[in-house]
Amino acid sequence: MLSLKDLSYLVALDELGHFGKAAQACYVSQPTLSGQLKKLQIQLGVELIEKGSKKVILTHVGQEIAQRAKAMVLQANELEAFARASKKPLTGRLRLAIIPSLAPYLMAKTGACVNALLPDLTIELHELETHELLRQLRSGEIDAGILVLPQPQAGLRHLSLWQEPLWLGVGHGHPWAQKVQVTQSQLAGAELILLKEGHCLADQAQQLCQLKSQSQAFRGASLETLRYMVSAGNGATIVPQLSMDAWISHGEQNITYIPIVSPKQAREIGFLARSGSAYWPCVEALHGAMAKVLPKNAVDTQTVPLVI
Amino acid sequence: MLSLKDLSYLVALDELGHFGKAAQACYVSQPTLSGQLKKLQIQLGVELIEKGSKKVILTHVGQEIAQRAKAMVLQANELEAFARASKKPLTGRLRLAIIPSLAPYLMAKTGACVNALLPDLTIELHELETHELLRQLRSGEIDAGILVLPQPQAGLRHLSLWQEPLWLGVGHGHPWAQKVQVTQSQLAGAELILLKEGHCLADQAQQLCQLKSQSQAFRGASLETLRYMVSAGNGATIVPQLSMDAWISHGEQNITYIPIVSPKQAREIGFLARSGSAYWPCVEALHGAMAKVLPKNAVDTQTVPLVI
DNA sequence: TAACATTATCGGCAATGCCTATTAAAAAAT
DNA sequence: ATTTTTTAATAGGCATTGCCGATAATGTTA
Repeated sequence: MLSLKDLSYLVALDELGHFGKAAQACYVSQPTLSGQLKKLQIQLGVELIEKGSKKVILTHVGQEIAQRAKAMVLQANELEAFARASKKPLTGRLRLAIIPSLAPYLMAKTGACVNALLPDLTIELHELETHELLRQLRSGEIDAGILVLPQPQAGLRHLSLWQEPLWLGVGHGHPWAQKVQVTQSQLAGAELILLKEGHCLADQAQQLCQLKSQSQAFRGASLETLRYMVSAGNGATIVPQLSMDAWISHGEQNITYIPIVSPKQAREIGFLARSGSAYWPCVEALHGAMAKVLPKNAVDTQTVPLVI
Repeated sequence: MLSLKDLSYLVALDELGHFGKAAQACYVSQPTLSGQLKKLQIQLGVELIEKGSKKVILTHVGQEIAQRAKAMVLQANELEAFARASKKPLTGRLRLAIIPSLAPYLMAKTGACVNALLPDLTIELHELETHELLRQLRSGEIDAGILVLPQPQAGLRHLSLWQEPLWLGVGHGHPWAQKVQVTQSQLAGAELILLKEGHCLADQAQQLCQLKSQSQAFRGASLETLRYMVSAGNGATIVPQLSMDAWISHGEQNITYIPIVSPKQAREIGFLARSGSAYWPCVEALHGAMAKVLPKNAVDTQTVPLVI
């Protein structure tokens, strides 16, 4: 019968492309790894490693098998994690990623409550943009993510947390500074300072204003950058509510926040984890803890469908 | 690291509920199985087997783990099958299930062609109703199925084969025996002889005629039964085209076939297999071979959406 | 309690996985 | 072209593991 260990050797070799390094990554000697892979090839009756070529490359079949093997190794790890977790629920180390436009503000707001309710859960926090977050989630590098929920996808499970309203933040010198509200149609073509491409908030804002990416001259690396730019002059940007709250409570005086109406704008924040993740109970507990602290806004908010 | 072998022991014990039988199924001695399971429990640090109870029952955690283990063992088998298949494509033993209202007629029509085009593929044919077919497909007892395609589902891959037209078959004594066509609205509430519940054709026919299951007095076990009942008197039933063709060419004289129009009625026949199945190339080849022989009917056929 | 069925334990054997040391081969550098 | 260096394959030996049969312990049933 196949051995998971051998399969993991193949996965390592596929990823590192080097017998020695693969062996090191698997904590075995190079001859061991070589030998076991040879055994695996005989078991399967197939050439897995391209021979004759200069570099270590898997054959076509080998790559397909490595891919399947990777999935199996991941499942094995999750099975072990599940067993561990079942001994002491809501403990352990949760590798959690949050998108940058949310991370600092969300943690500031909910961190204390989470720690109080889940004292035995260590959260290893990562800040990742949506695309990389999804990749790492699927490959098992992280256990869960908090992000603007994308379309449901096979193998991933989600849990909606909050419809976060979006505001228009303008500097005091901006022509709209006195406005009480703006409609979506008024926003069309407006000149906004946005985050760099890759941030889902930038995508959503662009979509909202029907802008092409080309038309944007200034791109901030973080919401805090946008804050300084808007605060300093006559710029405008789209601000999610949590960051707005944070700025206000930190004494930001130079930005006016204008509600966007017709329709109200919001983004759907939620959790995402692998379907089989052992940490799902933790995710649910986190969800409960965070929901306690987040404002419960009116339900009539309409989200702009966001395709990622 | 976990061993697939040990996991398979757990799966066997879960399914057979008996150490001796499980050991036998795994081709090892009972002490071996006992010992390895004990080792597994220590590895995972969890009680897997309910102790103190009379019967062998897995703990709650044990069942969850057995379920995950089963999925992994299945994947291991498919990985091996894939390796085997990659050596000699389009060979081996394909365990194929076909729904009863299709099986005999489809095989009669396409069997020869399939054997000619895929001489090295042994097809192990099963006749299963939709529900059981799906279960066996998911659990790995069969590799592929030909059926009326249900909604797409995670983990399964499909390949549409044919829109099979549905006809109304009536006995010569039936009031409609002289009709040239019937519309769907005329069928509403009509008294039909149908297959037993569980057959998807019966479901579709019921839906088509807006009947409740209660209202049906006679239920045939197979299409051939329906044939005799209709042929003998003044009954009527819904007949898929392939069986109609077969009956005609076998000299059935006492049934009139009336087209159903507004809209035309058909059912979507197709292949279904696990997403990761090593036999997918075989399925594609089968599809090609069968499509050659099946009539290419007009594309304007509208299928009745069928939820299973 | 006796008879039976089922699971756990023991001792020993064979196979496996692993290591270090070494050799062979391929790349890179001179 | 030759040497040096890097990298993979092979060889020999040790420790562990998985396996078996025999047997003991346990639980079930009559």
